[in-house]
Order: sequence, then C-alpha cells, then structure tokens
Amino acid sequence: MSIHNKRLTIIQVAKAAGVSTQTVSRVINDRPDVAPETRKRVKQVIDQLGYQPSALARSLSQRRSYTLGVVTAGLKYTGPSRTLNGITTKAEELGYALLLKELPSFTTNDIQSLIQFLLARHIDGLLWAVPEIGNNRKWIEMGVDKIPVPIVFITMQSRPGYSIVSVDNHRGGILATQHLLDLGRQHIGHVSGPLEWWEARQRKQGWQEALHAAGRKVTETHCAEGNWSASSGETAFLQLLQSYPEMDAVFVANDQMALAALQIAHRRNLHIPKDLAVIGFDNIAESAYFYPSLTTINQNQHELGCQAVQELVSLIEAAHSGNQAIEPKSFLLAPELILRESSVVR
Amino acid sequence: MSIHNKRLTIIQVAKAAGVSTQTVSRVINDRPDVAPETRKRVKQVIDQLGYQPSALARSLSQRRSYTLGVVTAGLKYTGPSRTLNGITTKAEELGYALLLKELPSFTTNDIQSLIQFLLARHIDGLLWAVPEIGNNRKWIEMGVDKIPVPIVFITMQSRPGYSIVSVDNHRGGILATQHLLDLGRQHIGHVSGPLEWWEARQRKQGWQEALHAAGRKVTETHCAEGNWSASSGETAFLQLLQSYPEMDAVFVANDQMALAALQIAHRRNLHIPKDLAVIGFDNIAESAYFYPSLTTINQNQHELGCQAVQELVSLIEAAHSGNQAIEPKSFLLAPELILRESSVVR
DNA sequence: ATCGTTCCCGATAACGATAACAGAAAGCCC
DNA sequence: GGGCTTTCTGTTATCGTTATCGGGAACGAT
Repeated sequence: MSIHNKRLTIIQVAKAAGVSTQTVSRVINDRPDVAPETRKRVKQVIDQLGYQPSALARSLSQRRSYTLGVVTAGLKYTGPSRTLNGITTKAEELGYALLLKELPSFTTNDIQSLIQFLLARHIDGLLWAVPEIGNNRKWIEMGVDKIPVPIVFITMQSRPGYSIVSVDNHRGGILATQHLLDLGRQHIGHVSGPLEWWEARQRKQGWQEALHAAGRKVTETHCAEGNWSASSGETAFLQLLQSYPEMDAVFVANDQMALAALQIAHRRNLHIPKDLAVIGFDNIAESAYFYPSLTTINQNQHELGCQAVQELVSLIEAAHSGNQAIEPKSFLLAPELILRESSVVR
Repeated sequence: MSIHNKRLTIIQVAKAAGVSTQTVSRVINDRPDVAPETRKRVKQVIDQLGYQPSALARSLSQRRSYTLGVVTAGLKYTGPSRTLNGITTKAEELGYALLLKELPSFTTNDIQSLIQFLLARHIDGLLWAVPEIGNNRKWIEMGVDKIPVPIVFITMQSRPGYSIVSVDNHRGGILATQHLLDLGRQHIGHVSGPLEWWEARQRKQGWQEALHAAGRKVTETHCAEGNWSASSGETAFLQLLQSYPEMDAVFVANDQMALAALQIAHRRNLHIPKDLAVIGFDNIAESAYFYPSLTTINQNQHELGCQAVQELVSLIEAAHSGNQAIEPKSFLLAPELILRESSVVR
C-alpha cells in the first residue's frame, strides 16, 4: 500500500538480464534486431520480476499516448451513456485508453480550458460526444484549427471538413410519420424535443416533410414543444390535445415524453391505439413494457460510439503513418421502426 | 492540424523570458522565491506564447498524475451511469482527471491486466465502481496489497480494511416492506434481483426481516427471482402470482421489473393499488410517469459516485502529505421512500 | 585482403517537466 | 567590517522510456 514503493524500471530489468536498456526496450516492443536467445532471456527476467513498462514515460518519449480525450454531457440520461458504452468497447478493442470529461451542462461554452486540460495530457485525438444545441458549436469556428489532434464529433449538423457521426434523425422522423400515415391516420400531431437541439429539429422536420409529401397540411397548432423530460411531455401533450382536438395519432420525439402521453391517455380514458396511435423515439429498454407497449424508432447509440472511435483512430493512425492525412468523413446511422401495441390495433 | 506541430515547452518560455526553466516552473506552480517583477514578466511571456505545461511530463517528474482510474461495468444501464455522473462531477471539482475502463461484463474476472494497464499510466488511485456479484471480488484476496495506490470500492459487502461506499440496500428493503405493512397489506411478496448480486440479497433480506419483525411467515413461494430486466420481471411476477395467489402487495427489487408487473396487472385487470400494491426500487426518472405512477425507493447514485471520489482523494492526499495513512472507511448511504399511486389507494 | 552486408547491441540524447542543491546578492545585527 | 540570514536564481540530476546513431562481429563476394 505504501506510496514509496519504488517502481520497477527498465534499468533494473536491463541489469538483471545483463543487457542495455535499449535491448530490453526492443524486446518489450517486439522489434527485430535482438538475438533469439537474448530475447528469451530478457523475457524471462521480465516475467520473473513482474516488470510492466510505464505507459507514461513511453508516451513522453514516443510523443504518442494511445489515449483519447472523450467529452460528454448528461451521463445521467440513457442516450449519452449508451454512446459512452460503445466508445469504451471500441477503444478497448483498439487498445486506446480514455480520458473522460463530462460537461456540467449540455450548453457549456467554456471549452478552451477543457481542451487545454486534455491536450496537456497529450491525448492523441478528441471525441466530442456532446449533442449540438443552440450555439454550443460556436467554439469550432474560432480555433479548432489550433487543436493539434484529430477530432470526431458525435451528433451534430454536417459541416464540411469535419468528421461527424450521427443518427439520421431526419430519416427517423419520416419513418415514424410515414408509419402513422400508413395506418391510415388522418390527423398526425407531434410533440417535439426542445428545438434548440439539432436532433429535435431534424425529427420535427422529418414529420413535416412526410406530411407534406402525403399532401397534408401542417400548422403550428399540430405541434408542441417539450424538453425531453416526461414532465415536459405531459405539458406539451395536454397543450396539443387542446390545440389539435381532432388528432388521431401523435409522433412524440422521445420515449420518456411518450410515456407521459400514455399516462394522460389512461387518465382521460383515451384508448390507445384505437383513439390515438402513439409512436416514440429512442427505443429505451423500458418502452417494450409500457402499457400499451410503445411503438418507437430505434437508434443504435452504442454503434454511434463505436463508429466514432473507429473513425478517430483511423485519423490518428493515418496522421502517424506519415501518409497524407485522410479526408474527414461523415456518417449517418439509419434508425429503424419498432412496431408495438401503441400504434397497431389488433 | 498537423501532428508535427512542435509542442511549446518550458525551455522556450524560459528563453523568451530570459530566465532558467526552474524559475518558469516556480512561476507556473505558484511557488514563493520568485521576485514579483520576474514573476510578472514570466507570466506575461506565458500568456503571450499561450504556453501550457505538459501534465504528462509533470506526472513523470513529480511521481504524481492527479489521475484516478475508474473501473465500471454496464454503462448502458442507468445505475452505473448515474454513479459515473457523480464521479465525473466530484473529480472535476477536486481537479483530478479520470481514466475510464468498462468491463465487458459485470463478472469479468480477468482483473490483472486491467489493473496493470491503469498502473502503467501512473494513476494515483483506483475507483472500483463495479457491483459485487458472485465471486467477482475473488481477486481482492489474492493481491490487492500489491497494488501501490489507494482503492475505493463502490457497492460491495463490508470488508474490514477496505474503503467502501454503498447504498444501504438492506435498509431499503426494510423501508419498502414496512411501507406495505403500514398500509395494512397482509400478503407481501417479493420479486428479487439475481441473488448472485449482493444488492439483490440485501434487498431481499430487508424484506424478510421486516416481515419477521411484524410476525409474518415468509416462505420461498412468496418470492421469485428476476435478473433486473423487465422481461425477467414479467416471468418472475407471473410465477409469483401462481405460487402466492393471496398476495395483495409486492416489493419488486427494481423499477424495470416493477414496470413489467404493472403491465401484466393491466392485462389481467388487476387493479393497482386496490388489488395489489406495488413498490419498486431505484426511482428511475420514468417511474413517476408509469401508469399508475410507481411508489419506489430512491437511491442517490450520483451521491454514491461523489462520496467515493471524495474518499479516494482523501486517501491519496493523506498518503502524499506524509502523515500517517488514514484508516479506510466505509459509507452507507440512506435510501428513501418515494410515495406514489401504485401503493396508495386514494 | 578488402569491401560490403547483415545481424546484434550499446551509448547518448531526447521527451518535458520538477527535485535538490548550491550560490550570488542584499539586508541586518552587533 | 564580519558573520548571519533572507531572498532570489541557476545548475545538475532525475522521472522511465524510446529515437538515433554508431560500431563490432560474422559472413560472403570480389
């Protein structure tokens, strides 16, 4: 337990094996130019002493840390943490460590010191896993170019020259609305997320476009805005019931708000899906056990994290291999419709 | 964007300011023994060049990284991620960085290489935020003492000599059951979590003890085991309805499984809470919007993370300040009863 | 015999900071 | 003025590794 346990270093291994530290280093890193016999002997000594090279010293000397900086926000919500789950999985697989920072809020704009903090620790790349909201991307225009490592963004509007991984929320909005149209519903309302959020706008736009494409009129009274929370969903849904009384189907922008809608429907003896079809978004684990079970749009947030790490590491390795830097790419993951009882009349 | 941007070092600052690197170092670290004028000049140069000291180099030379290793598992579930949320918050506050590792499963037992990985990066302390399950603590007995940094465990059985932070699940089980007793219920069943889990056992034991204390008989037919998932809750609850038909109240070991119970009750036209009172555990965000809203036991997992970091940092600082090492402490956080419709007949 | 290669291995200098020590200048006291 | 402390600063060694270079031995080719 003592802090003063001297760390076992390469020097002691070298002495014990009767070679130079350089030779030990070559053995550790599996490099050629070591006689088979010497290699074996050194390996034995390493095993025997239980020597573990210092990744820290190595980072300094190699100018490469095999560490990614991950910036996230709202870990207490399921979305960000499912993404983080994907990130840890892929990083483990590729042999990278993660330095984690969580913003105090989604819209924190004091980014400078945070990035300095990560750069001071010599991260090889930066993963910006915070959704785009309002102008919380302002900092990009003023000075990303000063950041000396590759960056991948998760969940933001496409911008030329940046690597971005997102779920196709717009497509998700269309999928949801089209499903309600296919059911023959005539009056399809929408409870949106906070429209400051890019994702919320995309979903709403999908709803609008699908309706337009079907020749339906869309007015602001067909729509109400929540803030993702169930409680806000309650308020927004009540408002919508008033402003759009003929509504016979509703696309709710996330499952939590949809849950609140279900609760109100129960209290008002509105039968779901007969009187009102409901579709959510996210496919949280609980939604299959709502009553009635919730039709929703699944977004694979785990995969989101995986792909982002994969892309970031590609950028890093390319830059290091000395080949000309590869172009930033954007990825849009396809969401999928999950059919359940809240939309299908049996 | 280029990787080959040479990093700005203390040497360049020293040259520009016309002093030695040592003096610059003293200014950076706010140490005395620098003339006010010199200090000012050096600070100016630092600002002007935008110099940022390398935390990596500093870690090496100070033998201290201000970095904590965090090992977690199951980030896709709300519990672990809410705890992680607390961890990031407190670590930020105390100025420590976090190196994050997620186990591929809760019961991964290949711990050796994981810990080596973290130690190679010179963490100052280790936060083991994985719940105790089966014998996934076996590794402690064989070699924690070889780990040269302080460790704090989150959610495990009390063991003398270790620092542990947990929610008092046993107390929670009692609270829940006592509430049902207070309501005058006669036949109180229990859907437990997987009994491999320490937490599940504690909750169940609380249920048993509260019933015993009230002079009730408890048999194995009054209880069924799930695995925390809603789907397992469905199975377990159905089984319990059969084996304990006179049941008029049920304590379900987490909210997801309770949700499944609510769904089945609806399908069978069992009225909740009139026919059956239901209480969950966890107080997930959605539970207030279940239908009916769910009475549950709140556990403050955010606080769990905060306290664990606080304790770990205390241990680290104590060890570094050279005072005699402080004793490991255990913390039990009190859960609280959240009253909602699923138990209270209006 | 000379020259190149290939195969091993070690010495030295980075990487970017701080620790530990040492020394110069200034002030104070008697 | 001599000795002492205080204040400030620089020099050197160190943290634990790898990059770079260079050199000796062994071998075959000319």
